[in-house]
Amino acid sequence: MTRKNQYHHGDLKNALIQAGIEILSREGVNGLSLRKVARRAGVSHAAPYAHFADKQELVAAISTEGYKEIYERVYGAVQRHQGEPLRQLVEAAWAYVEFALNDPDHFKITLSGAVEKEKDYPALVEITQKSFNLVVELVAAAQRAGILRAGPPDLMAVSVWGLVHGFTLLILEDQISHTVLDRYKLKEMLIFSLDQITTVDIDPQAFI
Amino acid sequence: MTRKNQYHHGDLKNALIQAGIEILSREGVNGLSLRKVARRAGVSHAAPYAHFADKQELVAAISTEGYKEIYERVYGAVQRHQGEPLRQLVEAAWAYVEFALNDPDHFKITLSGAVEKEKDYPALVEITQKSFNLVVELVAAAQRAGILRAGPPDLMAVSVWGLVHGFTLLILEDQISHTVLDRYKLKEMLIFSLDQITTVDIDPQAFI
DNA sequence: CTCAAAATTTGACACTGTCAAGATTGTAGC
DNA sequence: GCTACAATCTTGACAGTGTCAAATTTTGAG
Repeated sequence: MTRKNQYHHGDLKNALIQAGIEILSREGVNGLSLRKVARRAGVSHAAPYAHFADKQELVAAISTEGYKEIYERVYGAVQRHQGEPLRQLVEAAWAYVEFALNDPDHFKITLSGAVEKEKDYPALVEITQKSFNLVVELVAAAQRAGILRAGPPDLMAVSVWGLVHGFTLLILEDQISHTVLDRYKLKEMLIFSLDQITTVDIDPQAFI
Repeated sequence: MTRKNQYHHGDLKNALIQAGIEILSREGVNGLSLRKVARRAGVSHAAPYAHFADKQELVAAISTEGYKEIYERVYGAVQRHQGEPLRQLVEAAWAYVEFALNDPDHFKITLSGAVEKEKDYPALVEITQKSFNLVVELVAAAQRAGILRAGPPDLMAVSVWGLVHGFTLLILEDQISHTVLDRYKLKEMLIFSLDQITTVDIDPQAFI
């Protein structure tokens, strides 16, 4: 049986990642410590060092997991609305925002580059590029449909992703004046933002 | 003489904030510790507690300082191009990006909501709102000039700020594929993004 | 000059990331 | 089966951290 490593714990590496994600959503970024992760996984405080060189590497793994979930959510939205480029754009963006709202600290640690640039974590780099390519495809389809203006799709992808990412962060970090927030629903606001960048007028009612 | 507090150190509170900002740009977010800040200011490890209730409060003060500098840079750009709404928009956005590039970790700690939402820090809240209002004015002026579409200026401000903020973070966090980065200058890319949201076509050459 | 308040130091505590040394376990080769 | 070896995990230690209580020093008001 070529099962996964079944030494003492079974599959400690993933258990640690999972424990980290749980602590993250329960206690926030400041509550995340290697020792607490180990405790929650039921191993001694130095056990993680058999699987991660240091804390950064655990964080990188947690980030990778976060990226994967974002990718799946966004990809799901794209698949669900095949042939409707506008709807694809709106729902993909909304999926992104929804993940951030569901698990703010996991989202933050994933996208806020807590990972040092010096070392590179191959799995993280891979899913990062895969995600960017997804956006590029999404954007290219929208361009073909005349919903976004012409231009280099990768540059356009930066614009669209930037818009959505910035919107998400401003909401998450409570940077938006509450007099604004009280008057609009989040998805309405997101659509309003997307509306600025598209060539067609979006009817918010069609998406809420 | 109603000079500032001239007890032992003189003006320790600001010295600590300054020391924190320096450590931040030298050693990054992970290198920032209360004790190191105290050491750099030449006081004992618990001295900061006379001026800050806890580390969060120091971070909040550093964030406030960061926000002030961003405000001044952006406000300066707005003043420098009075009567040229498009130029105002572009240069204000570029000022934002430039601060982030100059002092990435100060920018991150300022905008990445390291501050807990529970407690509120009045000075931070004030400069946050002041900054948002500046964007609203900037956007309203652009709308009057027909450069941005009509619509609630505060909503439009969220869109514009979101676009610029997202762009900045994606650059900062190295989230943009390098094959894209190599082909374009940053200001070019920023203008391309802004171009998507404006009603008029922007000539990048006019700004570089 | 006195004295209380403000500012700072000293010492302690629990917690953290990390490493070295040892103990335990599974696996491969015989 | 046995033996070696590598992977996995524990134990113990170290310096550094945030925070607090107590003692100390300094300041300015009366």
